Amino acid sequence: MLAEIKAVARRHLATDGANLSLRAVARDMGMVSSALYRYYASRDELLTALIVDAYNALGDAVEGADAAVTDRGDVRGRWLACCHAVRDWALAEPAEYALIFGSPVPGYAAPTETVLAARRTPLALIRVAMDASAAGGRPRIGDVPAAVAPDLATVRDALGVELPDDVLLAGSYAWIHLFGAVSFELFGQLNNTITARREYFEHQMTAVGEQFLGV
Amino acid sequence: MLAEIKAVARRHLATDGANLSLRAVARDMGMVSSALYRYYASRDELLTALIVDAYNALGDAVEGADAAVTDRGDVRGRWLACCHAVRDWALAEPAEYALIFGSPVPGYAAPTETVLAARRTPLALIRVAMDASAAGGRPRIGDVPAAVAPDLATVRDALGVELPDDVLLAGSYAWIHLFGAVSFELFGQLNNTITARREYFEHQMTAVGEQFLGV
DNA sequence: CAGTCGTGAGAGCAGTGCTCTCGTTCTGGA
DNA sequence: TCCAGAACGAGAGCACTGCTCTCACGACTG
Repeated sequence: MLAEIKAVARRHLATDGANLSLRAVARDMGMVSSALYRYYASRDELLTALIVDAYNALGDAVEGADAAVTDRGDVRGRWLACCHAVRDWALAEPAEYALIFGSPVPGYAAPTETVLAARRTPLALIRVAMDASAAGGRPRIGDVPAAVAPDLATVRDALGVELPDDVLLAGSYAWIHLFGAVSFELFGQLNNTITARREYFEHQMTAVGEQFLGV
Repeated sequence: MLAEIKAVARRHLATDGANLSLRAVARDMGMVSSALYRYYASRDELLTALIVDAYNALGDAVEGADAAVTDRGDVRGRWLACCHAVRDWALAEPAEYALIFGSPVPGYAAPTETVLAARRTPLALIRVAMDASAAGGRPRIGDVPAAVAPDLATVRDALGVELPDDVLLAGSYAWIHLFGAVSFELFGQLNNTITARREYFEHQMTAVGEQFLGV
């Protein structure tokens, strides 16, 4: 039942965007809106469930794309595969992408249950960065600022990974650029300018991989 | 009158986020909601006015920050000044930033009147990239993909600037990374990880400037 | 057979964007 | 000075929203 509600809600999300209407979902299920409150205490709770699902779907896509690269030593290929996985998923499910990476809904605070799912994608990228580093690739960033070093230690602990400061820092930069590139395209900032979007994206992420991952 | 409505709307935007209520704005002005329709035909029209203002405010901030650098040959300093101008403005007016760079409102198509104002900030950055290129800085990106070259020609014509393909392309990458970094921070993706945000941002944009602008 | 529990329907509240009508007020020209 | 027309704001109303509350129905259990 929970799954059916989510499925219908996802369909509405895809067509109507972020302003999801509980009543419309209920109508589609041949029910009355109040009946939905048996299953989700509020609209926010439904949105949270959709957000967790979205994070996991993206995580699945990225992890799967990375794992599908048979030559594990081809770090550049793995990085690009992850990038395309993010972009392809975002293009396929733009509303769900906007839900997790778009402007936050005012008054909505992400519950802690989302953070675990949210970490999967950056974690997958960090693993690629680690392998790149282990293979001798060095990120081309300057010295790690002293003020940032403690933050990096916190992140390293939270992620439970073991890697140098500069690799971690540069990996976060790569993740940010990837997120920026996909958002830029998806949110319409590329309209009327770039048409060869896949080539544009791939070339861009290649350059990013070279600098921030050293691949 | 139009200005007063916008001012009140901006105040509401800052507190309540993107879901701007015409009725609340009217209430604040001691009027009834229908009276607002004398001045703006719809909520979307008001939002469009706010969006244009936001683009121009950001453009003012960035152009001003660039112009404030007295040593015009200090291209790296100008680049960082522009970056900080974008971030500072975004942190000061998060709702307006989200309005123009966040997930697009479903069913809202940006009118053509917005594109002119929207171009000011990337144009200011491109000017910095041009000066960097003229001073001998070369972006570290690979060969420009053939499929993207025609798009770059279009952009060059639209912007009315004269600069090599790789400089223009790398400049767009720098702009995207800047947008991504600011959005990432503003949309809460940095929460519970990075606390030294200004240092993190400056180091990051320094690395981006080195690679994509050659400064 | 009685009682409990899950389920859905319905009414209702406060809020939204938007349209329409109606009375008032201000202003420009004869 | 007068008056038509424009500008303006109020109010009612429509269809919609999230959410709460009460009530009735059916199934399962002791």
